[in-house]
Parts: sequence; structure tokens; C-alpha cells
Amino acid sequence: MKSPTIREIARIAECSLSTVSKAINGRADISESTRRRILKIVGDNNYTPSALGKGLKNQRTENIGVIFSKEDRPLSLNPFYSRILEGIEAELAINKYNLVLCLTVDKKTNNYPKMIRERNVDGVILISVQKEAFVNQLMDDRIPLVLVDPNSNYHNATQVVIDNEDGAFQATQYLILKGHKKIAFISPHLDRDSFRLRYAGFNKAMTHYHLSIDENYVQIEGLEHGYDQVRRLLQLKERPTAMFIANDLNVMYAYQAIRDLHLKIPEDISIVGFDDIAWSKIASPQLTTMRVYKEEMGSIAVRNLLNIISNDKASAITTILPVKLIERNSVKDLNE
Amino acid sequence: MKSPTIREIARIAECSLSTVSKAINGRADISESTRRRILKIVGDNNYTPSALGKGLKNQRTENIGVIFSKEDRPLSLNPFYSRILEGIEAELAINKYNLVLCLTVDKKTNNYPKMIRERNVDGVILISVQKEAFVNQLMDDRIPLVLVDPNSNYHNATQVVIDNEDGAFQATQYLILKGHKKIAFISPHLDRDSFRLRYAGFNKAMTHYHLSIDENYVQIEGLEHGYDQVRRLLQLKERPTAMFIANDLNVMYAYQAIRDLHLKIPEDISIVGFDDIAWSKIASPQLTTMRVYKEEMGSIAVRNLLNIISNDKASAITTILPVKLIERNSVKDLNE
DNA sequence: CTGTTAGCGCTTTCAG
DNA sequence: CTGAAAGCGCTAACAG
Repeated sequence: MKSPTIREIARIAECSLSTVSKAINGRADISESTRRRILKIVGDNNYTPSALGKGLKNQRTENIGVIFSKEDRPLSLNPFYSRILEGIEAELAINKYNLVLCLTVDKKTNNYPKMIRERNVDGVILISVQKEAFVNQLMDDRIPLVLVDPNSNYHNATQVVIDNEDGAFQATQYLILKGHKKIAFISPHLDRDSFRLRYAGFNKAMTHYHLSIDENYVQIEGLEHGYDQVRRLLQLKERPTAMFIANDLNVMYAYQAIRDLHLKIPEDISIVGFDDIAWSKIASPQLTTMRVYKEEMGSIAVRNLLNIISNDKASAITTILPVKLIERNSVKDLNE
Repeated sequence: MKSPTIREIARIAECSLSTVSKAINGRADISESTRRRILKIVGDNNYTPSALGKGLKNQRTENIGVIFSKEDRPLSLNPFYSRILEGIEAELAINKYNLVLCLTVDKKTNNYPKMIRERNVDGVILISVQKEAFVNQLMDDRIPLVLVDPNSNYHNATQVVIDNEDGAFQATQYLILKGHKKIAFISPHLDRDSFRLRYAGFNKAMTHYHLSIDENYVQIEGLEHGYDQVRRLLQLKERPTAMFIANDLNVMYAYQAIRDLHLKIPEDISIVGFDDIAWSKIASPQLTTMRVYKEEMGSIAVRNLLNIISNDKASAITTILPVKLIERNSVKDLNE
């Protein structure tokens, strides 16, 4: 773990510390010949400036914090957020930043995780639902941040969100154009913006095509109850011919419930999901769903954050990512 | 982002920097009254020592690196490794360490990720398959490390592994005791210790019960080919009555292939998996599989690593975690 | 018990 | 173009 310090390099090169520093940092006030000579020595000795020394001097850690909220789901790293995390990591690596991961926000200790309290990050990316007080405090403390898929809209914060409403509209419209009229809407609780907007998109599409919504067809009780939701739905006297399920994770439960009822997809019931997680493509039948560009959400979040960090007065922007319908085999065409 | 430094606290408390430091760090050579007085001021001003200053002085970053290998799978953060990561994160948080995540090991730049080159971590946890040269270099450089579920056995490195062979034995034995004789083995490539050992356990069980292994029943071509593997298997003239699939992710493909062949689980084919990922419980039918204590692997890795860090001469230990058969509904009892 | 001082590894004025 | 010196925030010897 011991590796040379700038002092040893200077000793070997028989020059001062500052000269070595200049060579490393590409400063102009150094002759080309000494730079090359020093860089050679640096390479030979495998020297890299210590993050601690550099950081202390520059007041920059080159670390970015990524904070997930545990309350969100039992599984904080579900397939959806994992992909976002991968996008973040890749983009940070490109920009030579480290990723400091935090899955569990401590209730005590000022509510700030260690990495923030000790100023070990230059900024943070907040994923999904976060306590409002927490976000506000961060903003008060002027900590550069960007929100990804937040629970609700924070004005004057930089955010990366999905075009949930449009996506839901597209999904619902797709079912309608396939001849479906009795369409159910299934979703986790609507306490999050994402799902509220997906519900809004569903409503908008139904209204737009002059279709009425049977209130029994709207099930918004949360992911855990996905199985029961669907079961109940399909045992209704007059059951829907299609379901728009606002979350592919939920669809996994739905598939199971349907199978246990000995019904077939899409013959007996059509389904469109949302998110396009890895499972959706290998499900049987493969799920028609709205693709969300998860890695891209992550990389955009990073680029925006680094921009805020380097450009103090950058204004808060909200990036809305479009989604795309991926047609697979879970929807029956009633027009045929 | 600006927060007080120890200097400002000292000024407010009208004392020296060292006195503040002593108060914070619970040193003995300070009177109880001044300690309380200073701690009060520290609290009021919301002061926490900077990680950079502290780290530079103490030569401790209180950061731990966690390195995944991208080459492993297209998805580096699959459900199995996500859980391990969660276990690591939780244990690090308890011990007041930060987690620095690295998913992409850079081919260039000395092969070391930034966090290691710049000495921004006190040690690293390496998950899954890693290039041997990389691991050896880390060991040469005396960087504290522990390997979790490594590709092959590193003597004199601390490791956390699963009892793969025993688990596979149990799984196979379970099928045998349920009356199955024609049992297939399906697995990703055997280039990893995990799967090699699972294969060994399968063989051992078959041999132990004097069952012969049909070589057509052994399919070890990799995860991506799971679908085709199973399809081929089930179209054999004499098809197996059961399969031991060394990986639940693989089982997902198997389920699909079976369904597409209009066969039923477990009536037509019984399956036992390995890993017990979240999907296994909600699959239809629910999958009988070997449970691996993933979070625990993570927390043990952390505890061992911190031990190595604080106790320089700690010897390399290998922790072998037992697995447990979780009986669900994917196996038919042929004895009935 | 308290404070002064040196120094962790680095960058950056500022003289020379 | 080079180097001496100061200082980023903190802790620990060591005097007092």
C-alpha cells in the first residue's frame, strides 16, 4: 500500500516538489525537456498523486455520492435502479470520478450520511424517493445535487425524469388501437410522481378515445399486492381484456397470478408493462412494454452534476427522457 | 458546501485547535468540563471533521473499494450480486466506512482503478471473477483485500465462498430421494470454481447413489444458451425426468423453454436450482432451490477486511458459507 | 489539563 | 524556467 510521494519523485529527479507538480499537472511554466524527464521518472516509479493530498489542497474530492432510499422497496437495488447505477458508474469513470454508494440513509447523525458530513464528495445524485426535508437541507447547504426519478417535483433542482405520462398514454393507446376497450390499470401506490403520472397518462388516453374507466379496473395498492390485485381483477364478473401495468416488476406477479388461474396471455388477457427490465424480454410470453433508457438516465445525471460542480451558477434544469414502446407478445390484436 | 473547520470551532470556543481535536476524539487528557463545552459548540455549529484532513493525517481514508468485474456477465449487477453488495454496504455503514464502487476495471492506467491508484481506499473487496494478474498485483502491493465468490482459489488470500459442492450434492440428492434417476445437469461454463464445484457435487451425489450420468444430460454451455440447452435436452428421445440447474438465472431461461414446449413443471420435468434469487420465489411454479446467504457473504467480507486493515498480521482465512435447500413446488415426487 | 508546533501529500503563489 | 514557502484541515508529540 505504500507508494511513492511527490517528495521521493522530486528527490529522484533532483528537482523541487513544485517542478514535479508542474510536470504532472501540465503547467506551462516548465521546460519541455524537464517535463519529459520527470514524467519518465513518474512512470517508472508508478507514481500517482494521492487523492487526499490533492483533494485537501484543491478542495475537490473527485468523489460523487449516489444515494438510494431504502424505504422505497424491500430491494433497494432492483433491476431498474441497478441499470441506472451502472449508467452512473460508467459515466463517472469516464470523467475520472469515484462513485461513493449509499443505500441506507441514517436516521440519526444529522440525517446526512458520513460521506456528506465529512465532505468526502463534491456532489450527490439522489435516486428515487427521498425525504423532502433531506433534499431541502442539501439544497440549503449548497451541496451540488441532481435528482433521478424523484418522488415529486422539486422546483429549482436539477432532475432527470422519465416522460411517464406520455409513456402511459402510448401504452394505453396501443391497447386501444389493438381493439381493447375494457382496460385495467395496475400500479404500486400513487404516492410517487412516476406512478401518478402514469395513471394520468392512462386516464388521458382512455378519455381521448372516449372509453370509460371501470373503477374496479383500477388497482393501485402497491407492488407487494400485485398478485392479489390481478387475481381479484380476473375473477370479476366482467373481466377486462387487457391490463396496463405501470411497472414490469408488478407484471412478474401478474404473470404468476394469471397462470395460477389457468388463463393464457395474451389469449385471455393482454398486458402492457412499463420499464422494460431484463426479465421482460425472457418472460413467457415476452412482455410488450415501455422501454426506459436507464443507463442514459444515469449518465445524464452525472453530466449535469459535473456541470453544476464546475460551473457554480448553472441553472437547474429538468431533463425529460422519452420512452419507447417495445412490441412483443403479450398483447392480442382484437381487430383481427 | 462550506462548513466550519476545526479552526473556527477553536475560535468560537476560545481554545486551541488541539483541544478541540481532543474533545472530538475522546482523548483522556482534557477536562470533562471543557470537553462538554466544546462538544456543545461542535454540535451547535454542526461541525464534523473533514475526511480529507483527517485522512491525510491518519493515513486512513475510511473508504473501502468494491470491485465487480464487467466481463462476468452482460449485467454486472445481477440479482445475486446486488444482494451481496447490499450486505457489504450495510456492514460498512455500521462500521462507519464509505463504499466506493467500481464496476469497470480499466484496461489501461496500470490496470488499477483510480480509487486504488490515488490511495483513496483502505482496502478492497473483489467480487466474482477477476483477472489473476490484477489480484496478484494487489497482493504484491500489500493492498488489503478479500475475495468474494472468486473464480478460482487464491491461496493466502482471504476469501468468502459458498459451499458449492455440498450444495450441489444436496440438490442432486434431493432429486434422487424423490425417485428421480434420469437427472440432467445444466450450468454456465465451468471456467469458474463455483460451477466446477457444483458439477463436482452433482457427480458425487450421482455416484454415491449408484446412478449413471448420461452425457447428453450434461449441458454446460453458458448462461446465454440456457434456453437452447434445455430445449435440446427435452427433445431427446429419452428425456430426463429432472434437472439440476446450477444457477437460478439459468432457470429463468429453462422455464421459458419448457413452457414453449408445452410441458409442465413439475409434472413433466422437475427442477432444482441454485442461488435462490428473488425471482425464484415468485416464479410459477415456485422454484425449489439452494439458498445462498448473499447479504451475509457481504457482511462477512467486510468484517474480515476491516480486521485485516486494523490488524496487519491477520492471516488469510477462507470462510465457507453453507447453503440450504428451500423446498418449493418445482419437483415431483416420483415415489408417490 | 492546555497549547504550540510539526507534518501528513499536494498545489500554488511569488522570488529569483 | 526553477524552487522556497505557505497552507488546505486535521492530529499527535511534546512543552508548559
